[in-house]
Amino acid sequence: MIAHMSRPVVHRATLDDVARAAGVSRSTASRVIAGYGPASAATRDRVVEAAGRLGYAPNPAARALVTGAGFRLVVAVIGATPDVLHDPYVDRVVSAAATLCAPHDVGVSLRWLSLHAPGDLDKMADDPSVHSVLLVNTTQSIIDAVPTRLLGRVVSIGIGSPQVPGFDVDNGGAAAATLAHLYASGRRRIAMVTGPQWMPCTHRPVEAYVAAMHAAGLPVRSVPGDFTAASGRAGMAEVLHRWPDTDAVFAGSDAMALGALAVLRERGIDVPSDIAVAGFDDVPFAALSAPALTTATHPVEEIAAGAVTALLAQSRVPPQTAYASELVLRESA
Amino acid sequence: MIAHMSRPVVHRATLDDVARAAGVSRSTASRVIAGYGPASAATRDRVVEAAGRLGYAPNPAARALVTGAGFRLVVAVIGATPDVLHDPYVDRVVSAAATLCAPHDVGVSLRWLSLHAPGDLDKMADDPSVHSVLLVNTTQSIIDAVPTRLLGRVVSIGIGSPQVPGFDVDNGGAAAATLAHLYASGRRRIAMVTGPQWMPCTHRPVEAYVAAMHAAGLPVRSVPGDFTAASGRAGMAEVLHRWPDTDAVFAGSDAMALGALAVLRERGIDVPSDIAVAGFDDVPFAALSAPALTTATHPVEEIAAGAVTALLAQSRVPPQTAYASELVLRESA
DNA sequence: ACCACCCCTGAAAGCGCTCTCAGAACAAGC
DNA sequence: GCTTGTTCTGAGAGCGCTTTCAGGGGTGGT
Repeated sequence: MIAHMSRPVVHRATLDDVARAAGVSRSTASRVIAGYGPASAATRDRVVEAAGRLGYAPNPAARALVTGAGFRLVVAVIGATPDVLHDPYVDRVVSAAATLCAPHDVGVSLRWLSLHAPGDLDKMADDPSVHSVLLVNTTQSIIDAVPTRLLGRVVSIGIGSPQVPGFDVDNGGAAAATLAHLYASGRRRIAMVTGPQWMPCTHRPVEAYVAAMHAAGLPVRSVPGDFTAASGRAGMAEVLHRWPDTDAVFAGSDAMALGALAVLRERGIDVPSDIAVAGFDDVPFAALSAPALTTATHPVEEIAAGAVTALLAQSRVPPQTAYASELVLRESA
Repeated sequence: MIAHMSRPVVHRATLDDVARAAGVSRSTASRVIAGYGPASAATRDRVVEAAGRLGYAPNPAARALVTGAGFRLVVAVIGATPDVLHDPYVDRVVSAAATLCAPHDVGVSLRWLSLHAPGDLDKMADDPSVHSVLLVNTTQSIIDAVPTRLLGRVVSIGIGSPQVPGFDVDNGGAAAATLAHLYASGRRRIAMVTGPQWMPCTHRPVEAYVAAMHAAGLPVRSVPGDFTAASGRAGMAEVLHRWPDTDAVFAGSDAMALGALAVLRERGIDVPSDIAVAGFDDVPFAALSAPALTTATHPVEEIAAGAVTALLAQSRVPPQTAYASELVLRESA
């Protein structure tokens, strides 16, 4: 409960104080501070000077009340269960958003959005405290169900649409580069442990993989995972079982790659001489595994910054922005 | 800029609507909704019913404006440089806070607090948009410099004080348990790679280490680190150089332990037969390293939940709350 | 000198809510 | 019946800001 919170009274300069100090009316002061209507240069200067001298800062609550604008950016993470909120990837997005929003007096909220509850988006759209919404891991059907009154203040980290701009790493390019490296280093029986089907970010890498295999006349050996280390273990085991002669594995995430590495280690299969392993994300620990993981970077903070900036500025941006990924060559491939 | 944001007009039930529907005055409606003054049972029921029927929810901006309460919880991370904000640990705290605050219409902001700029705390104290402050990694001098008008709405993750409640993992206990395990498994030349001196959370584990060594009549072999993997590598190298006969290393963080593991691997020193390694935090990848890391858990989300709950409820809590850590035995020790 | 016109400015009306204060309604006591 | 006391309720005054609207004071044209 926010209300009934005692707070010591420190007199904070109000717009009236500024107006009085500058010898103008409140309306005029407001006009120059918020910068909309006309004002003569002299008046403007006087007001700005007075505001500076008094250390004036607008009261966000009052402003929000009258403009009807909100003061919270909600990060809505789509997933099957609320567990998605514990993902380190989500943590990074939230932290980046919270850092960028702070100077604007905008706070960040984190919410889980069920795949089957698009009504939650309506609630957010109607909530006067919500400034804008940042969709994470959204699907096509959810993006299509975004209420009209939310358009213009919602973006997506992942896929986008003409209405809802998307910001994402160049998934396809990263996968292609990784695969090219694997091929160039002589691998010819390359398997892939993919992300979950329902996640759109899984599609591009898989397409890139299939395309690369077809182009080189190699067989497709694909096994589904869910980005977790456990699924990486399971995926690796399945690959080994179905195609024992595999000589390289491309995992859709570093966590899965690390899980694969563990299985390989347990079975005494040498990496990279027997099987090469490549991941995706370049998490901090990728450099510390044994052997150190070859992987493509995922500039999460940059992507989040792009998305948040678009939201804060309410600027028009292209339907999809791709951020370059860089292949980091280490020992595993 | 929050202002000037066009927003489609959807009529949202206001307190006046509820009052009218219930056939009472706005004051009465407010009284029962916010739950302060007296009200007859019948009136109360009518208002509650009307509010429910109309789907009424108070406008946080209006409420904040009149009560003077803020709607942002700011997570202030203390550190030498703004880089501390990129720490995965901080990410987890922020995410947990953002999740817990969301239902209360409170947003989270993340800010860096320089060790030498206590004035920033004054700014927060005077900012009408800040509801409360969550200090992370704070030092004694900063905690002592917290402005009086902020007391009651500031807590710390880490050390606390009678005025500023602290929430932290039982650092000392975790260290003692780890050391006891090392000793019980026959290790007698145990070194420690500590956290940075200026961070209070470094003290307890070091004290526990020194105490354990003294109690067992063993020599103290301590080397400073800064919680990063790089410092773990450097620390391990130094330990090996100064005390070649070391048979166990206790690192103040998993990242450092993983760095140590890498050095040991490079030098062909077997873990755990030659040297045992134990970490602290139980990060996700601790289970995936080779060998899998023995480490003590650090319930960050729980701790953050305790701190945020105290802040949101404005409740009186003990000066210091310790959260139990559990030793997870894996292969490295 | 007069009018039209434009640029600036200030008065005032709220935004939705909380909370004080005075009055209404009723019960009890004499 | 009248006073005293006790609940409960409603009128109203803002919180600090934006924004409409009407008017004031110049300038230029005739």
